[in-house]
Order: sequence, then structure tokens, then C-alpha cells
Amino acid sequence: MTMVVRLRLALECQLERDCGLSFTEYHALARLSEEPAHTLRMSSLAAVTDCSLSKLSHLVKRLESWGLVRREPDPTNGRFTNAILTEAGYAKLVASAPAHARAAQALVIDQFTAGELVQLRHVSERVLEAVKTSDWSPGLL
Amino acid sequence: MTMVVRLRLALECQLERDCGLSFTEYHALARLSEEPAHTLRMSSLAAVTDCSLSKLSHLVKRLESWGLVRREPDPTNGRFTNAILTEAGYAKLVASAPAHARAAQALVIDQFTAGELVQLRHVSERVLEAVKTSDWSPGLL
DNA sequence: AAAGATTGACTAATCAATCTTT
DNA sequence: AAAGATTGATTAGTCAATCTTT
Repeated sequence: MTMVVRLRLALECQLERDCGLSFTEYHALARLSEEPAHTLRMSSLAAVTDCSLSKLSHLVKRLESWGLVRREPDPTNGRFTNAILTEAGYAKLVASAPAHARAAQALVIDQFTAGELVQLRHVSERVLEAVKTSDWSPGLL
Repeated sequence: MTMVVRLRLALECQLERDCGLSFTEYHALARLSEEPAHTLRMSSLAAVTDCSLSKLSHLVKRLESWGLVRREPDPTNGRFTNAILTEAGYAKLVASAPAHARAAQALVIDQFTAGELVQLRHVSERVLEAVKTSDWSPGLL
């Protein structure tokens, strides 16, 4: 587990220093940017960022106060709230991504051959599957 | 990274439910129990639990308030503080370890053959080494 | 002065309670 | 009533400032 903890700490550290974003804040922006309309419902965003809805709500409030995201009710169904990446949010992400990608590259990708990386992907998939079917569903996922 | 995040969340969830301890609290107790005298300096314990000294100080205060650990100044050098596992703390750990070990076993170990586990260990070691020699030293390690 | 550790103020996360829309 | 989301109170973590011992 040490490796799991330290790898995450290193990546958190890089993001904090280079862009002033937490790991989860960064990934929320990244997930939104992958959507066609740079938009995702709060509940969907919570799922893909491994956040509880409550945590995400607080987090998006913060991102909104920084002008990186805005929220508006889904026009087609008022009980959904859409989180939308702003221009500034997208610019922030574009500015932040290269350094983060370099860090991940250096810490993980560069350590292995192409064949090992394939292996590693299998490993991850099996562990993820085991986690998903386990009793230990972390809060609201 | 998703796998790294979710695996940790699942293990945190198990510990919280089954023993009412956070991941770091559990590991602090576990590290102390591995020492001959169930004792470690605060600074050493911080290093092996991947905590800042400040975080560990708050955390140990909590463990102390629960009667699981006590602190006393090192008799040989007054600027060190020793964290010492109490009887109750050891009992708590003994009661908690099996379920936690089973969870880790189920989520990781059981997913692989013996050969793959050896591979996995190599993977971890290489990533750890890369993290250690990187610019992104997470706070005070 | 430097190392080890603690403290207090601030920021973030969690949990239960609440509010809104369907 | 149920789903989606937010809020507010408590608890944990971070950061800078402080205290103690060497």
C-alpha cells in the first residue's frame, strides 16, 4: 500500500505546486473537459471523480467561486444540476495538464516497458473489478 | 489512477466500518506494534506513515484520548517524543487486523497468481523509487 | 541556532438533516 | 414518496508560528 499512498501524494504535490489545484479539483475539471458540451450532471460528476455528492457540491462551489465552473439546473428536468466548465476553467485545465501528464509519465509510464504497461492495465482492471463487487463500497459511489 | 483511488477508498471503508479507525490511524498502530518495545519517535512514526509531523501530532493526540497510545519524552534525549502503544491499543490492533488483512487479500492478493504478485512487487518498487527521486516530495517525508 | 514537536487558525471532508423537483 | 442536490455542524488536515531541548 505504501506505493499507492506515495504515488498519490506525489501527484497531489505536483498539482498543488504547479496549478494550485487539489487532485480532485483537477480531475473534476478534466472530466468536464472530456464531455462534448463540457457539461455533466452533479451526480454523474460525483461518480466519475469518486466523490460523495456532498463533497462534490462543496468542491464545485469552490470551483465556481474561482470562476472555473458554473452550475445551472437542467432545462429538461429541474431536479438535475449541470456543472459546466467555463472558458476560464478550460483555459486553466489546458495550462495545467502538460505538467501533470509529465509527472504521471515520469513516475509510472517511464518505469516500464510497453509489455509491462499492458500487464499493469490488466492488474488495475482486476483490482477495480474486485473493489466493485466487494462489500466495501466507499460511501456513495 | 482510478484504481489507486478506489482501492484506497475500499480499504478505508472497511477499516471505518469494522473498527472505527481511519486508514492512517490503523497504520500508525500497526507500525508501533512492529517495534520491539511498541515504541517509535514521533518523527520516525511520521515517516513510516507518510504523515507530516503536524498531522501525526493531531492524530496521536486523538489516539491518546482513546487510550490506544501514550506519549512520553525520550529519557535519553528530551527533544524526542516517544509514541508508545498501550495494552488497549495492542488489543485493538489484534482485534482489527484479521478483517483488514482479509479485505486486502480479497481485493489484491486473490486477483493474481504467485508469479504476478512478484511482478507487482517489482512494479511497486520501481514506482516508489521514481517517486522518491522526483521533484514532488509530498510535504515532509 | 537547529531539530523535534506541538499549537491554533484556516481550509477541506464527512455526516445527517433539509430542500426542491418529479 | 423518491431522486438529486445543497446546507450546516462536526471532525480531520494543512500551514505557519511557537515552544523546548540540545
